[in-house]
Amino acid sequence: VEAYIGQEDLASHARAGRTARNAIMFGSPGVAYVYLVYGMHHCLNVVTEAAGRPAALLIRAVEPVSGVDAMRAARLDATRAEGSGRDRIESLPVSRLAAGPGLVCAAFSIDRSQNEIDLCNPASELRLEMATHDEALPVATGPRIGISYAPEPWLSMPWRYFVRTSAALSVVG
DNA sequence: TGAATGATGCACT
DNA sequence: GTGCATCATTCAC
Repeated sequence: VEAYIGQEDLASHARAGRTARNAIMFGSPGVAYVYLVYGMHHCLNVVTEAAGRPAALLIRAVEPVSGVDAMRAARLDATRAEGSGRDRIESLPVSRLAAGPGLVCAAFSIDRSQNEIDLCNPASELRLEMATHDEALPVATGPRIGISYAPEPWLSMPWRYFVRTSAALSVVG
């Protein structure tokens, strides 16, 4: 995940103030902020701060632990590739099924129709749930990915959090 | 109304 | 490591 915090964070969509696209970031926490990036990939964020302070957590990658077949089917459904492109997805290792922010949305069939959804409502089609079990994971931090347009200190802020040992990382930490 | 630009992913070298 | 697909959003006319 990557954290984007406040209008002062010059890597954040909220850097230029409130707009039609990022208005969700200024709203209530626990809500999904889904946007289209590079004209073709969707990215899922969770709004994290109290209303009025724009902040969100970008879900950059997911390590599948169940629902693998459904995720692979969703990846196939999302791609416009044909032939060998589809074969490649068919043979993709489980750890790579959602190893990128755009791939997370493809694997979970998330698009802007899930924007603004309440992730804390158990009745929501897309929601956050408590883990059934917990385990200690080696979490490391580093600079955020794909924000070369941002000036220092934002470019180097260690606001990317990742499980060091995971094979599902979008970019090797 | 138009031009620039991405919180990417994939093929190819 | 380089190049490209592809378009919503933003801001400048």
